[in-house]
Amino acid sequence: MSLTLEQIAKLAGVSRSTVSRVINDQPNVRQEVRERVWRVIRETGYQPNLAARSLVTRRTGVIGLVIPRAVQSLFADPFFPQLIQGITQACNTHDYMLALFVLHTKEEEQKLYPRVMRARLLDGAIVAASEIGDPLVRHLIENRLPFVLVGRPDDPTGISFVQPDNVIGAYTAVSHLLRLGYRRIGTITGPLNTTVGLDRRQGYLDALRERHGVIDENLIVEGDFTEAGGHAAMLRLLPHRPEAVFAASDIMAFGALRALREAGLSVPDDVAVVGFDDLPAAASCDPPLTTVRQPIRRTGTQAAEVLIDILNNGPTPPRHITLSVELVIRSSCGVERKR
Amino acid sequence: MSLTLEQIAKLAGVSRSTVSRVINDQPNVRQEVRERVWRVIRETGYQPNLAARSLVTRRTGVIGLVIPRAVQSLFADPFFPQLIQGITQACNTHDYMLALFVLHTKEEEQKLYPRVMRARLLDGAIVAASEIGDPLVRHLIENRLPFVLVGRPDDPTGISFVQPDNVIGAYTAVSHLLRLGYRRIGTITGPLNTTVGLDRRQGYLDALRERHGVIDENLIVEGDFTEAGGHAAMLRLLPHRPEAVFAASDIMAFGALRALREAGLSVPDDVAVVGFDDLPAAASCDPPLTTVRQPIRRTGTQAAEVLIDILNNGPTPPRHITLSVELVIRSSCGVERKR
DNA sequence: CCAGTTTTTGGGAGCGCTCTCAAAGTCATT
DNA sequence: AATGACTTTGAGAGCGCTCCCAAAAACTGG
Repeated sequence: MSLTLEQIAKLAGVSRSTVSRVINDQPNVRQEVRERVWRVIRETGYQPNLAARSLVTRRTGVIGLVIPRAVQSLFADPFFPQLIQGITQACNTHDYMLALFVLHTKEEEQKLYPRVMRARLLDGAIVAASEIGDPLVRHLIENRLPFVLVGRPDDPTGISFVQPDNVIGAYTAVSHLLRLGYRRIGTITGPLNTTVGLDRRQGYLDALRERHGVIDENLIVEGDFTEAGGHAAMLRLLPHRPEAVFAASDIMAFGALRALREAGLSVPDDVAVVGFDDLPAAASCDPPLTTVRQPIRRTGTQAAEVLIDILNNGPTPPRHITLSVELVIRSSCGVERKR
Repeated sequence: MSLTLEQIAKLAGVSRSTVSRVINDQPNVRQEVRERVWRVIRETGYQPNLAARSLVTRRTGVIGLVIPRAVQSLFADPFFPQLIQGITQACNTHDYMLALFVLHTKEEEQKLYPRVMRARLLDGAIVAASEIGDPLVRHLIENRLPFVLVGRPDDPTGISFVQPDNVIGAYTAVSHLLRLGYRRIGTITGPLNTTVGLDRRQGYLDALRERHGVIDENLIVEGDFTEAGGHAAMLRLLPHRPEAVFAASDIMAFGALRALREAGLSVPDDVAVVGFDDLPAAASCDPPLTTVRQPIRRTGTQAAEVLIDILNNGPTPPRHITLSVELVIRSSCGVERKR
């Protein structure tokens, strides 16, 4: 059915070994022979059998993207698609395949971990959105599977990761609000069992401490990175009369906008809103959302490239990459009015 | 480093063959032996090497999800995440792995096709959102790779696919508008080089012909399933004074809503809007969008299950599955006002 | 033109598994 | 106790590739 090395060898009038050398671009093959072999390969459409190859090389050319269960909701916003785009881009460039593991339940998690890690069919993994204390990272280390995290882990010792600059991003957003004259600034945080949630809250606190000095605990409400969560959080914030709100994600900002609209309040006249992510929808919502742009696709590409580099060139000192972010000023922060 | 069958055999005091039989749940092993072997496997955490296995079985346990390049934009809306969720769910249940192929450029397409199909590392494929005349389907057939399409192909002969009922969905949406008394009903279609785009337009035409009889070509504008495309299409529609608009996707409906808002028109008072998909955001936009709900996750699950069934039980007559859709009435169609 | 050196080539082993087939073991029946 | 039928077990081959090593071929310089 499918061609083998041996058959190509026969067709080209050389040995199996020579064909193998040609395919793997190894030296010590006469130019003329090399060309002849390539011609046969091209004409027959031969592709080496990857199972056979990886049986001997102990490498599969497959990397996994693992998305633990807790983030079902996250998966409903365009963050993951963009991340995946970035990752697949890098995979395509470097001839790796991407396997996707979306874990819906705890049982699946239990079942998948051993299978994936010990069956040796992944060369490495990218882990997105794990929570603090997630045992996944420990398992990966125990099984010696190279991996890169998207998002800072709780304890980064010996671990490579790629993340946006969450602290600075939040700091910039809140500083902007302070500069516009708002004082009672609330925040809808991300889940505080994630480092993203923690870091963006930290940026909020930093800005407030530095430029204003007063923290009102009533103005800090925990959200969950969903639209409904943002909506609920805004409702809890409203009684405390915030002049402005920093939402730790655009999706939550959309929920907040809806809550404000339903309460008959105008944005930014009654309450200013700033988000984080700069999703495509941020530009087209009403009013257009001022937000912190993070390079999601590039995060994915970088994570994949760090991993692939480790796979191709052996272990390196762990790399901690923080990508810079940028405040995109639209109208939801009330920039026109206040200036 | 990693354990092999032979080592497990030695530990359990049996032969390689017996361990293999136990692992693959084959008959003709004494109960007592079977248990002893399982205990050793559990204690050692042994997992069979998949490369070695698939070298002899000619199966990898991997299915691919292929997303051709044209749909970059689509990937920015939650359709694909939901589809992927459905697919991974089925994969997890049936012990298959999912490999993701997102093709960004034509070159990647050229490069990937042979590699993926001939290297035999996919048992089968799910193809999403291919255009009419896409050579991918032809390649799949030529390479005898079992596959299932998400969305009806142009010529369904011999091809299995899963799709929502696009024609009926559009028909229902437009009939609803007609029943509410609107007469000048426009539509923003999907790309007309896709069957989805064609079918939803067909439903629009069917409803109009049946209940109204008059088709105004000026009220039919082609969109591209993006927010910006919906916005642009609405701008082209406005001069022809539609009373209502059926957008072939929610994302385009959002663009249309924005165009109307910017034009100072009220929805639904000046123009009613109906979408298609029922994305999460449809419930929370302003005004909440009346739309056709399609079971995206279930589409993914079904597609994966049809494929896996073919892989596990051999070829079957091609299956054509059309999932029913449901009109979700919110306020953007002006239901309260007209009743 | 030959010994010595370097480049090119081919054959064999083996990666870890499944599968076939024959040998060994078990059981019932005469 | 011996025969036949069936169940259980193990040894061997082979899947298609890479890698090692030895053989062959092609170059050197004297």
